Amino acid sequence: MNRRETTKQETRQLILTAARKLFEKKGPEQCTMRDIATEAGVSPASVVVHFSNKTALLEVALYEDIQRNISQAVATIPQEASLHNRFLHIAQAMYSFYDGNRELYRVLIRDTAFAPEGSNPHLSRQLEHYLHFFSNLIEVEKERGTVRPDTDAGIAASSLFSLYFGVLMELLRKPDLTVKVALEWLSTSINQHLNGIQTYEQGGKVGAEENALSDWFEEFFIY
Amino acid sequence: MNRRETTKQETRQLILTAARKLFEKKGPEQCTMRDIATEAGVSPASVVVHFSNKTALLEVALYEDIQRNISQAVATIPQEASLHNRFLHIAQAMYSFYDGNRELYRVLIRDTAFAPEGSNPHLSRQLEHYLHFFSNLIEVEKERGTVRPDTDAGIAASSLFSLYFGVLMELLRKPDLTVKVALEWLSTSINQHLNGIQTYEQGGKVGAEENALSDWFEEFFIY
DNA sequence: TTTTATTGTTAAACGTGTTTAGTGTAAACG
DNA sequence: CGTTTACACTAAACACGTTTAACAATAAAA
Repeated sequence: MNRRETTKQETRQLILTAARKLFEKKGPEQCTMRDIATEAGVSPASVVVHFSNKTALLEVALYEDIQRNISQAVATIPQEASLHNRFLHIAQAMYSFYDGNRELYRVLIRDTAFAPEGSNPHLSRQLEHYLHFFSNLIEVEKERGTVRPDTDAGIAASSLFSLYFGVLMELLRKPDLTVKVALEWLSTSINQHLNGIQTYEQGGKVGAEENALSDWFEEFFIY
Repeated sequence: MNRRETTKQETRQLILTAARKLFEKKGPEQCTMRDIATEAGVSPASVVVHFSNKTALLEVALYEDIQRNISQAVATIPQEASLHNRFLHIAQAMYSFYDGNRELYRVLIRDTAFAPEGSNPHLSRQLEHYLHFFSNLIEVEKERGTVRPDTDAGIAASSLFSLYFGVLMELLRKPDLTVKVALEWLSTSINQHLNGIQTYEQGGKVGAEENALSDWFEEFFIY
């Protein structure tokens, strides 16, 4: 590596270290780019050269910690547990993690989850990776016979994530909501998705509607 | 009403009209407070006096249109249709509505959905109202016997909303995703939630786990 | 009517994310 | 080794949301 390249990576690290410190200490909205630049001993413009904007800096500064947390949670999944408990194991780890600095992760997720496709390469890749992972979990259960074979595992994984994400939003928005209450909420929600809420009386109807919009509904798209 | 009060309401309307026009035309991020102030014929400071910040202005400028759209969708729910199709009817109306200006509503929902509790009074109230409405729909189905009596209708309504919201996020983030594909996705997702994805072999197990974290899981909270 | 208080409005300024137009130095080249 | 090129870095400026301090006009009080 060049001398130029090495010093470049050094200042990059200086900025990242300063950013992590100040983001966590003062919160991402209270801490300015100038603060970070000063703490890192570089010019504000330099921060923008290395990380194209504040949100990108926030993402890069935090995604490794998040990654580490998910990995550890996945590594400690109780293998013999039910699908429900395995999902909740991950959720518990993540909610507790975010609970350590709700304001920080509220801003990160806000600026990240609604950014147009293509920004947030790091977090997007993580999400995609773990959706795959959950999808595989479900596929395995299909083979084991505990999940119905006609289930679209990809959509099931996305759905479970949506339920997780919905409760996470509440957690990050409402200071009074505890992690425990959030998890109880999510637990019920996941159980509903795994077992359904409708009665089985209709018999064959279950699964018939799945994967196809009703005729009545198709009308909307014929124009 | 005072003369002071009337002129105040007049300028408020001037600002709102200007804001609606420019937000829709140039997009909420491209159009500046100064633009809106100029269009309305007032000073930028005046805009902030009437609407405490840009996001609040965006919310007030748009919530009535949204409200109108939901109301109309709810009013045209096919009464005899299944729970699934009734939900999808609403979703279809809302997705199509947002599809008319994705950028606009992407920014609105981003700045609104993740704001701390208390901001966004208008949209929060709407959401709460319709969650109640859906909750009631489910309660009625419980009485009819198509939904299991042990179902927590409030959580079911929230869950269905989370599924709706998850797909909406994708729609607003990804320009290439069509409303039709989004609705097909949501349709499958909702079907999963209504009917479950697990097999029924476990029999009594269904519902046993519901509303209670497993013993294994309780351990986390004993410290 | 005169005086005082209230308040809708604003010009000017501020804070902060980002851009621009260099500047100097390390690498590449002859 | 001297010259040219590439580029990491920066000072200064810009853009825009928001705040401040003051003004002018109306309402309330005397």
